Amino acid sequence: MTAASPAKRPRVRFAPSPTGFLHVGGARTALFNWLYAKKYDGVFLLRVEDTDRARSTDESTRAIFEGLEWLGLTWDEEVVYQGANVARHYADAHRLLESGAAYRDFTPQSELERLRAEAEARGDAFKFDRTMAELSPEALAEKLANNEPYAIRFRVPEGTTEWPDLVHGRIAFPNKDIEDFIILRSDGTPVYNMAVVSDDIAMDITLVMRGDDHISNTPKQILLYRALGAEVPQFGHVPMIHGTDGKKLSKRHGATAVGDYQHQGLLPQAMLNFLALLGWSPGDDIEVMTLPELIERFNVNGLHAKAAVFDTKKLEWMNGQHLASIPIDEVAAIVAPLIERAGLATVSELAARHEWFCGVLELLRIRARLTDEIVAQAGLFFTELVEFDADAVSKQWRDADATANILEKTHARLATVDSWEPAVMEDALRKLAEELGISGGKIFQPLRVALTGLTVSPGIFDVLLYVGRERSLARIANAVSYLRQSS
RNA sequence: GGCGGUAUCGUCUAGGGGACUAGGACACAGCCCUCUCAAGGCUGGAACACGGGUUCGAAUCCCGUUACCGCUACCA
Repeated sequence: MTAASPAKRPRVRFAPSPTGFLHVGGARTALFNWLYAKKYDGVFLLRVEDTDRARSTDESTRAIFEGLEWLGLTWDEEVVYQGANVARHYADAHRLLESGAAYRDFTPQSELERLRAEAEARGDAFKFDRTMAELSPEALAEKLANNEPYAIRFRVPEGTTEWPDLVHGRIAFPNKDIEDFIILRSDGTPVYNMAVVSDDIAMDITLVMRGDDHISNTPKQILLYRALGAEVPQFGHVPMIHGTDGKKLSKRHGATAVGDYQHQGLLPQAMLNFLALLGWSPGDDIEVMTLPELIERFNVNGLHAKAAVFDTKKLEWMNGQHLASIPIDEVAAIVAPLIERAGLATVSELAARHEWFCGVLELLRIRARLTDEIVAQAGLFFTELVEFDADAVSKQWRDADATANILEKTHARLATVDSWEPAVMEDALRKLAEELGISGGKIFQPLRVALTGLTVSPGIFDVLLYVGRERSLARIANAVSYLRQSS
C-alpha cells in the first residue's frame, strides 16, 4: 500500500453454538474478543451458530445471552443467526463449484463409512481420494439427469497453507495432509467451515480469535477465503481451559457454566478478572483489576499459548478481593435482592435504612468471599432474638451460673452507657473486666454468643452497634434467663 | 496411526542470552495483630520435563525424545 489508507476498524466476533449453557471457556473467548474490541476501538459482534438444528435450542441461546449480559460483555450490532444465512452459504458453495475450486462427489455416505472402517482396521488413516469422484462428462450428465444426490467437496490445492497466528506465531500445514473436505452436504446444507467463512466474510471480520481446538480448521478456512476471492482475516487461537486433572473442563470438575457461578455469589467483575488472567498476563505482578483497568492493560502480546487449569480457589479469592474493594453501594445493590430472597427483609425496607444496611455490609464483606456468605451471616442483624448454637453454648457458656452473672453485669453496664458508640461501649466493658479482675475476652466471648448465638462474628462492638441498643439488651437478657433455666 | 499445538513451584504466571541464589499470586505451614472469625503484615517449603547442540555464557535460541492436549465426520 503506497497511499495512506486509514487502518481498518477492527471487527471481531464471538460465535457460540447454542447447544448448552455459556461455558467458562466460551466466556473467556468472548472476553478476549470484547477486550480487543474495546482496547483497539473495534466492534464486537455476536453470532449464534445454530445450523445444527438437532442440537440447537432457543433455551440455550437465551442462556448464552444471559451469561454474556451478566458479565457485561455486550455486543455492538444485532445478533447474527447463522441459520438465517444458509442461502448465502449455499450460493458461496456453488460459486466455488462453478469456478472449479470445488467439485461434485456422488459417493454415497455408506461407501465412505465402509472405506473409513476398512482403513481403520488396517491401522491406516483414511483420506478421501479425489479420483474416486472423477466422472466422465457423460456419466456426470446422466447422474445429474437422474437427480442423484451429491455433496460438494473443496479441491484442496498443492502447497502449504500458513498464517501468522496472533498467539502462536507462524503455523503451517502441508496441504497434502488436508483432504478434500465437504462444503455442502448432499441435502444442500452447508458444513461448518463453509458457513463460518461465508459469515465471517459477510460480517467483515478482521480478526478471528477463538479456541485452540480450531487450529486445524484454520487452513481449510484460509483456503476457502482465497477461493472465494476474499481477504483473509487475522487469526488468533487462545488456549483451552482444563480441569484440575489436566483434562478438558467438564461437569466432572464441578461448575462449568457461567450461570452456576452467578448463582453461587460471584461478582461479574471478579469472574472477568479471573478469566482474563487464565491465558493472558499484563506482564507485571498486578492481578486484581477493575474492568476499565483490564481494558486499559489488555494487549495481544500477553496472550498465552498454554492451556490453563481452572482453579476455583483462586477465583473465590479474587471475588473476595473485589467484594472488599468495590463501592459499598454496589455491594448493597447486589446483596439486597439476595437478602429479600432469603426472607430477611425486603429491598424497600433495606432502602429505607440504607446507611444502616451499608454499615452491616461493611462488616460482612471483608469476611466473605461470596455474596452468598454475606447473606448467610446477615441473619443476626435482622431477627429479634437469636438461637444459641449448641457448640457455642458448650464452648463459651461452660459454667452457666458464672456466665449468667457476667452477662447480667454486662447488661447492667451497657444499659447505663452514655452513648451507643463502639468506643464508648468498649471502654465501659473493659473497665468492667478490670473491676471483675478478668480478661476482656471473658466478657466478649460469652457476650458474642448472647448476641449472635455463635462463636464467630464481626467485632463485638460493631455487632452491638448494628443490632442496636434495644435488641442487644433484649438478647442479653434472654441469654441470662436461658442460662438460669439450664443451671 | 497421521497432522497440529504445548511444556517454569500443586495451580495461575513473571522471564524473551548475562540483572536468576529463578520473582509475584492462589493454596499450604508458622508467626504477628487480636474479643472470635476474616482481612492485613511477616516468614517458610515448593518449579525451569529429559537429552543433545549453538554460545565465553541458556529457563530464554536450534534439534531430538518424552508427556499432555486438540483435530482427524455429509458435528459445530
